[in-house]
Amino acid sequence: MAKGIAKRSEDYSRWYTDVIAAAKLADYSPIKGCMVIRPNGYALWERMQAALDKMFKETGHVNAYFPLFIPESFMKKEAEHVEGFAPECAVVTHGGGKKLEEPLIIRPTSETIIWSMYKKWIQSYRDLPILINQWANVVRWEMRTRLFLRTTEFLWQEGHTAHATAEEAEQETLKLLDVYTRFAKDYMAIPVIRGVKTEREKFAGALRTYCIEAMMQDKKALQAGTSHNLGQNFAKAFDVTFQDERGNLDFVYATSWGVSTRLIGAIIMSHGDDEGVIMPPKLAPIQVVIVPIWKSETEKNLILQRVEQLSIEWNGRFSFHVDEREGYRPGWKYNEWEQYGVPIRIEIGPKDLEQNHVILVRRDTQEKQSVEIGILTTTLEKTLDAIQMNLYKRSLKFREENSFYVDDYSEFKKQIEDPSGFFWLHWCGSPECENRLQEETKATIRCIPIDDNVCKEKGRCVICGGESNERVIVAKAY
RNA sequence: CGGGGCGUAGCGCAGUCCGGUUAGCGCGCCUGCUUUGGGAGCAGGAGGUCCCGAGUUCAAAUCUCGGCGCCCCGACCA
Repeated sequence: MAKGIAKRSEDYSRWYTDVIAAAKLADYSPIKGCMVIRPNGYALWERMQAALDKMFKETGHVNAYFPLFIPESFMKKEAEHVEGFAPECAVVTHGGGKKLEEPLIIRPTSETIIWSMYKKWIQSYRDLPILINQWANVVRWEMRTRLFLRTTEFLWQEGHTAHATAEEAEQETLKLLDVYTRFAKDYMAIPVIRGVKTEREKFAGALRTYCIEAMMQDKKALQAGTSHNLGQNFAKAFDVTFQDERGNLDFVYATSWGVSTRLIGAIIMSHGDDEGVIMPPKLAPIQVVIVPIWKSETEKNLILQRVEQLSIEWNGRFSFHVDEREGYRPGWKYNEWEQYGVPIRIEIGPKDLEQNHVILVRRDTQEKQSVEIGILTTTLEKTLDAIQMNLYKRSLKFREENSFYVDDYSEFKKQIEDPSGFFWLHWCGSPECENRLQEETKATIRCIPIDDNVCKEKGRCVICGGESNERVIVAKAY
């Protein structure tokens, strides 16, 4: 049925790129490693931005914009930070036809330029907290790229906050992790596991990195968002101090947090099927598409008129599109909208008008049902909710079916290859064991789960047999 | 950066080994007619620096040399 889309079971990565092409979400650009986000993809991103932006504002944040260019010397001020990012930085050496005195780095992230400004803005505890977010593009020179998941340039939001106390910074870090968790669940319909990154996997320059991890349909893990407690690292690097109520001078505490267009990849790989992408209703640019069916001009007018009447009460309740195009047959349209992932399709033709009903087709289950026109609007609303819920439940079930507790290393080595999935393992906490794990299995410790996901219990490190107090999640990752 | 594959119409490809008509096919596109409830049919038509450069030759998409680009798989990463 789906022309030009590889089957997930046969070639998952091919399926992924096929689906993006079929849905017209993105295209390869003439620049290596960079993609063009096409209108269908950008419309989705705009919906995501709108929802996230609202959540940021509700938690007290404001938007601002900082420059694309960062003086090279700024990047070098925080030791771990520069080490982490240097290999993937793009550097501008010339401008205005002349060699620059100091090379400019195209931001891979904005901590340094922002903290250079915070230094100017912060003197007293009265200036704190600063809760700024920015929507921007960043560049990280990647060796291997994949549409949405890893491209040289990508779009994201990065929050950068400044606080008077360590506790407040930690609270902020967790608060945003919570925002991301809710966004993943309520909007993207993706269940995530919340956790802390290991020393090795944390953000370069952070004290501690929290993350949300999601399982894709190929059972690999995708980091879907990160929130960093930066402690006083950047304040020290940029000498940002403030006076507290008692006149004592201290360095400012910082956080940063971000999600990117990578989340579009997460949506594709969490919900898509062999026919194409499936947009979660809460984020779908078009939630309902109407395909009118006619044979004659008279019929066409009649049907479109009826659709017009029906849709009056839809305005403001959900987004819809009437596909009136001539020259395409209904079947062709069905397929196109399926590939675009529109959650609900309504078919309405002469037979339906006679019987005063329409055909409603769910994208997630492919289920067809006949709906009386009198209850159509409420049915549509209910069905959109049901699809949103079903996508989430389906993903959660999939993750649970592919998560395993394993206590034997050789058993793990076997199972990570087949069936693969998320493995809850005991780990002693040593970097040596962590490195060995990756070298020998290509899998990594995705996170040490926290709160509702936590699994505190005594055990023995699967690698060295050392003591362990909790299980960590190990998986192959994107 | 290592391994593999590829570059010919908008897309996907054949032709290249073994040089030789006007470079072809499928999809898409344009026009017209018939169609329209799961990717329509017929007829006509438009569209090419055969990745670039140099060389060999009477003659190069095809052979030789050099370059460039892209995709896939690994090491690094949101």
